[in-house]
Amino acid sequence: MEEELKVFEKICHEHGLKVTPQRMAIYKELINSREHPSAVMIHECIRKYYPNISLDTVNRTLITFAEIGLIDIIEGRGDPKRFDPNLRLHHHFRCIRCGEIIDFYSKEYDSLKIPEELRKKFIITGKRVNLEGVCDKCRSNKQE
Amino acid sequence: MEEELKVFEKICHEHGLKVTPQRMAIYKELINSREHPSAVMIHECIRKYYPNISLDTVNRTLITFAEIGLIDIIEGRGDPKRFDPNLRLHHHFRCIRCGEIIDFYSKEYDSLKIPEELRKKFIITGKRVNLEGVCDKCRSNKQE
DNA sequence: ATGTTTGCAAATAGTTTGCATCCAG
DNA sequence: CTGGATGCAAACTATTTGCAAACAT
Repeated sequence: MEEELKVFEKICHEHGLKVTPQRMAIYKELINSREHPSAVMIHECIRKYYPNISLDTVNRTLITFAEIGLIDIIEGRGDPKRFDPNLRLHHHFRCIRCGEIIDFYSKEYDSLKIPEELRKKFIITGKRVNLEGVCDKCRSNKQE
Repeated sequence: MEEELKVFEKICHEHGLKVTPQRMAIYKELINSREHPSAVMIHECIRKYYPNISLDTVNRTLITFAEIGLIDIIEGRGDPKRFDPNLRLHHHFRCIRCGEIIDFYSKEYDSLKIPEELRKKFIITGKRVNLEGVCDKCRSNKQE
């Protein structure tokens, strides 16, 4: 924990970010939580001992952390729902620039086994490999 | 296309859903689009030839379709963003009932190769296997 | 000192809900 | 006919933005 906070400060400095109490609190909350919390969840926890912190700050800080690669944004990135009528087992590549989602098929991916510990504990109804990166279009008309 | 619409009508009947022009239009739009559209995108397309259709109907219809398994909801399911401070390569299981996301590790999954066609075309920066289903807690206190 | 960060308030976007009307079966 | 489906309006939730005040460096 002490260790992780040192690393945290170092990374902030490397990116020219000030180490504020709010940022510390948010980062601590994140690494102490096993729940992949949302901004609202984090805000509510921190509020208990730091009643003045605003939700905006939590939101902005999380985005900043994600931009410098300190954390990941996962699952339902706040974007609108998107729908897929293709019920065949398939996989997705998502472009982090333009948001396009491209289907692909792979026998190797399809045949992945569900790990024993999970199969015993959960009912598994879906399986998909998600790749992300930059698509060919965004790669050519790169802005900077 | 004709074929798919027959299947569509059949599935609607099986689930006691009426086959309305709106539902037909929405389903057609979905299967003709390669873009994994959002509700707003679908609404805007249909509007061009069916100006009276409301966005609510599109939203409700898509949810209904997903409930009967006719389509999938993917990527950013409209839920709030969630954050993950764990930067080690790992994978997720997500409970479709309670929304909990559980990390797991798997050497087999980690070592998946990126398919040749994708590697040549895109820059791949992330890879993750997403499983979904029902977690142990939700399995025991099942509501119905 | 000074430029970044914060908190507040207001704006925006996506989604959901209540209700009266409409229409597929 | 009749119950489910639709359209409208309003509510709600998540997120973003502008700006003045506060604070880390």
